[in-house]
Amino acid sequence: MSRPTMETVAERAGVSRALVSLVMNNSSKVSEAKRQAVLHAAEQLGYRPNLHARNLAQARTKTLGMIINDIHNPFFAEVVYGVEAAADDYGFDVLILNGGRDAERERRAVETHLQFQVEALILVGPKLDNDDIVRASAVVPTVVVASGRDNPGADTITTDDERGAALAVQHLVQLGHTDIVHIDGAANISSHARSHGYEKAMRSLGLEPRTLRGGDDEADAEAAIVDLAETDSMPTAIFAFNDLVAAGALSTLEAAGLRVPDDVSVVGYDNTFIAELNHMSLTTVNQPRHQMGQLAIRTVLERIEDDRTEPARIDLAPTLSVRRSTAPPRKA
Amino acid sequence: MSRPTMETVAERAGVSRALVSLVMNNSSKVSEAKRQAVLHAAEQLGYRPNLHARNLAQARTKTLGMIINDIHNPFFAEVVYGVEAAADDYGFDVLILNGGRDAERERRAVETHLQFQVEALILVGPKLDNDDIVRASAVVPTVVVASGRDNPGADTITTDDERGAALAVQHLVQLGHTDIVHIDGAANISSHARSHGYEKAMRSLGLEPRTLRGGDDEADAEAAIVDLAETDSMPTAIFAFNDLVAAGALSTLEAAGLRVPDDVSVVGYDNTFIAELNHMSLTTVNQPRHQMGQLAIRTVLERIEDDRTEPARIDLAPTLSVRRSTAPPRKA
DNA sequence: CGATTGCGTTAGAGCGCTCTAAATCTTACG
DNA sequence: CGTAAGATTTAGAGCGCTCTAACGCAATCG
Repeated sequence: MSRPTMETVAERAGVSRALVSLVMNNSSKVSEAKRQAVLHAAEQLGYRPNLHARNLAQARTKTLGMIINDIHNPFFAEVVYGVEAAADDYGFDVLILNGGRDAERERRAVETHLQFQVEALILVGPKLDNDDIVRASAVVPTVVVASGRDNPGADTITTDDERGAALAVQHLVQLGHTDIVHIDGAANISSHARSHGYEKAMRSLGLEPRTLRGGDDEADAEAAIVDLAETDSMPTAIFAFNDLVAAGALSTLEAAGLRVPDDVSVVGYDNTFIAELNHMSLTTVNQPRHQMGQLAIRTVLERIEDDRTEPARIDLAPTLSVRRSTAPPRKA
Repeated sequence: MSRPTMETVAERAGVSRALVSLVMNNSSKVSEAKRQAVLHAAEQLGYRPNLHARNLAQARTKTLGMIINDIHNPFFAEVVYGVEAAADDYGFDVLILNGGRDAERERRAVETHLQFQVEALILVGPKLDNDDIVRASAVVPTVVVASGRDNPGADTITTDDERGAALAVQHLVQLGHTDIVHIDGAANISSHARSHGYEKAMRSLGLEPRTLRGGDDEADAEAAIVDLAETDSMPTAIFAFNDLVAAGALSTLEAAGLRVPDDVSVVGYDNTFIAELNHMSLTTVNQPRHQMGQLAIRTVLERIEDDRTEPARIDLAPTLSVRRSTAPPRKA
């Protein structure tokens, strides 16, 4: 009852195993008659090549291993689509493993991928530390997507967080705001670059930056906003670390009786699907996620095919998606 | 420069290849001395077993193939976590392939998984048609999660959509509503069960159902709401096909100058992450997604280990998550 | 008409691992 | 001290496939 093998098909079609192999890899040097016979036999038997056997026999696997920080997070989904589209073009399969927001799980996922002999590793927003990444990239070409760190050995695809923050500030200033508070991402990986960008942009426009500690989700915004309300130092605009923090700001502001954008403007970051919701309609900084995914594949495959050795760094430009959560400040 | 093999390790440690194999599978009948020698050699060489070779040599792969309808959709993420948790318990690896909302891509994903000799297939909200599923389940044990259809041959894990709709209706009626409109899911797979449940529940409570054509995302709600507003037949409550449609309803209602829940109550379905956002705070029907994922694994592994042959159907009970989008109707 | 060419086909080794059966080494016991 | 029982270790076949080298055969050529 076990699955048919090439041998079975060969017998059935009255040819040799090698010939079946040629047909399966649609080689040009097979007579039409035999090709048909083989295909027919395979069809009848429900034959399906065994990838493990093939991968063992060949040097390569034509398989890429991708690890996603968190499959919950829709931010990464778009990157995945980009990766898949590009991998498809090159004829590679992409195996996805979920990191589950946990460095230890990611480490195991890397191990699994390596045991599967993937030809490259795509780490999307990894939690791994530098050592892990160095170790992985010593074994197989590795590309890190959307993670700001400096990863020696691995290729890196990022967007310029500093620039993104500057875009947000410039937009608000153009609207007429001068009192702009930033709620940061706390220990989050891109937090530093974004708050640095914010502060730099503010200063270069002659404004005084005010950064409050935030975090990476809705609840983290609350304390900051409540603090602003209680100390009677509510600004006219808030630039949040990401869309979730911005969403938290929205609710907390409304709970405090303030209207967005009439009383306070809010800008998010990431342009996730929630920013797009009509009900939220959040002005936010957008990262070209699809393109980042595509570039990740191109970059890493280039390494395989052209065996480049020095790591590539690609830093893309963010853009601003203006929606209804920002408006000129109320005239004082 | 190629990766070390068992042979390399054996030489280095001064033992046979078979002994290395025993150590790698931590067999108990290896002397401590040799075990250490082997582990040490493996460590030094950076040895990593080749899964393809192992899978070929063994009958089994201890690998499961999962295909997700759409990696964008956070609804499925929770199922994935359930699947992974359970698979972990049983010592199986789970390979994820993204269906990308496209039946053809899913079909190719099935093929890839089968070629990888996965021991079971977990289809989460598949777009595949019945024939595809029958064909797959003839080759390998298959379980379908969260898809209402009757899938001969495959195991099925669903929640009772009819019951879920009834929960929504009962909640609204208890609050005092009698004029409740349903915006359905159009051609969507679970649409029928939900609207049927809605209609049945309404009638059994002596109320007249009113179902409007909707769809599966935000934009689809708009036309329906606009229609209600224009014909001056706005109900006091709306039960939407899913959370996204509900979110669309929220925005359109507000745009029309109606307050939620003061003027109109809104109930969604799926309890996705957007329903939870403070700013939305959507009352919604919840499916035990994590549990569904776990059950999927248990069910399908049971089939492998105990070789059950008749397909299993598991239908779980939905629950209601009450938030702030529902309230008693305004006294007329 | 024998030798040459080239196409289509095949035998057989080998990919890295597991597993069975047999070999070897210890230890214990009469 | 010889030997059986146990504990370790190993040789070698085999998993399903690819790939190189060689083979058979018909067409081609001088």
